[in-house]
Amino acid sequence: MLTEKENQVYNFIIKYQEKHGKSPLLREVAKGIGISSKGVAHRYIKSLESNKVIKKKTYKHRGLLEINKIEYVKPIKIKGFGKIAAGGPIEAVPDKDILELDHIFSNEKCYALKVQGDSMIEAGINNGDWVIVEKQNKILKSKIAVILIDNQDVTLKYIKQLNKNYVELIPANKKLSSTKYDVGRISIQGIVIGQIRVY
Amino acid sequence: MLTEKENQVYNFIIKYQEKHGKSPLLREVAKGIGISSKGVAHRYIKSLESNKVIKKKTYKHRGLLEINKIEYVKPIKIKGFGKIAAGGPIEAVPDKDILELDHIFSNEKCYALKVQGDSMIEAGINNGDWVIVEKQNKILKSKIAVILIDNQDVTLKYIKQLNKNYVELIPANKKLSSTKYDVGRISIQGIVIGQIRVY
DNA sequence: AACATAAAGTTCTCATAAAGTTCTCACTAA
DNA sequence: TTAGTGAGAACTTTATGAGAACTTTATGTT
Repeated sequence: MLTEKENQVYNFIIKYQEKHGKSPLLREVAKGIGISSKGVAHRYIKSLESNKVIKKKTYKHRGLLEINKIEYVKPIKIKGFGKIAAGGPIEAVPDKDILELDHIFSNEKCYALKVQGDSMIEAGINNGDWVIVEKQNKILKSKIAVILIDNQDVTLKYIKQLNKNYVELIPANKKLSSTKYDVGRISIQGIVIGQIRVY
Repeated sequence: MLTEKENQVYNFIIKYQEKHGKSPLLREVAKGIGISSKGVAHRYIKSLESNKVIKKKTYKHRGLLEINKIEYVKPIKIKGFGKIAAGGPIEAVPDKDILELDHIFSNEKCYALKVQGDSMIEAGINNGDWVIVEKQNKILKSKIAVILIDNQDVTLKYIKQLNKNYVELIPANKKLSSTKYDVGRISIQGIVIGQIRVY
C-alpha cells in the first residue's frame, strides 16, 4: 500500500513521462511534489521500487525511472498445438483452438486464490491448485462459488438456494457432506472461472 | 463472536475501504462509531484481529488495517501479469504467495495442449483442460508425460521404465489399465509442468 | 583515449508532526 | 462482580522534509 506522498510521486512520474517522453530528474520530482530535497525524492522512488510499482537503473541520469508497464498490458494467448487424447488412441491433428486467457488476467474483477483442502477434488480442483475467481454475489447453479461464512471462513463449494432463508453448500467429494446455512451467515465472494496448476 | 461495538467497527472499516480505497485512521474509526478516543478504537481493532476478522501492520499509518476474511485460501498476485487480488474483502496475505507463471508463459520450450478424454482424471486432469508441456525426452518418475506412440498417437500418461526394452504407460483412471510398449515405439515429447482450465 | 568537471544519483543524519500503541481510571448494566 | 464500553495521557513508530557528503554518470577538452 502506498502512502499519500508516494502516490503523488508515482503520478508525477507517469504524467512527466507522458508529456516529455522521458523520465524526470530527482530535483524535478522534488519540485513536482512540492518539496526541495532531491534526497527525499530519491527515498520515495526507492520506496516505489520496493513496492514494485516502478523500476530504475542505478545512477543512470534521467530516463532512469522506468515504469514497469509489463504487468498491466501483456496479451496472453497460448496457441494450442493440437488436441491430445488422454484416453485411447488419438488423432494428433493440429487444432486451431486457442487458449484464451485475456479475460482471466486482465479483468479487474478477477483475483486468484490458492486452494487448501480437497473438498472439490471430484471437480478436478486439487489441494494446492490456484483458482481464478470473478467477483460477484449471485447464486449461479452448477458454478463453483467462493463463499464467506460468518465473516471468517472462506470455502469453495457448489451452492444451491433451498428456500428464502437457507442455502446448501455442496462439496465435490464423496467423503464430505453438504451443509445447510442460514443466508445471513454466508456471503458469496465470487465464482470460479478458471484454474491453474503448476507442477 | 463479536460484540455489538466490534461489529460496528468492522462494518465501518469495510465501508470506508470500499469508499476510499484505503483504510481509515484510528481517529476516523473512532469518529465513525461515535466515540472520541483513538485508544478505544485501537482496542476494538486489536480485538477484531484476535478474532481473525482483520489483520493489520503494526504502527503503519492508514492502509494499515487490512481485512482478512480468508483462511483456507489465499489471495495472490500473478507475477508478470498484473495484480489480481486487490480491493474488496479478500486482501489478506498480500505478496505472501505468488503464482509464478513466467516460466510457463515465456519459456520457449513450452507449449500447450488441449486434453481430450479422461485417462488422467484421477490426477485432476479433465477432458477439455489445457496442459502446459515442457519439451524434453527423459523418463521422469511421477511426472506426467506427453508420449507419442508409433509416430501417430499422442497421449498423456505416467511413464515407467520396466527394463531396457519396455516402458509402461500408466493412466490415472481406475477404469483403464496400464499398457506396455517397446521403447522403439514411443517417444517422449515432454512433461506436464502446468495446467489450465477455463470454466 | 585520457582527463577534468559539472551534474545527477545515492546515502546519510537530523528534525518534527502525526499516527499507532499502551496504559490507567471510570462508568454502566447484566 | 464482571464484561463492555469510553476518555485521555504518555509513549513508540512512522511519514515526511531538509540538506550535507559521497559515488557515478555525462560530456567537453586535450
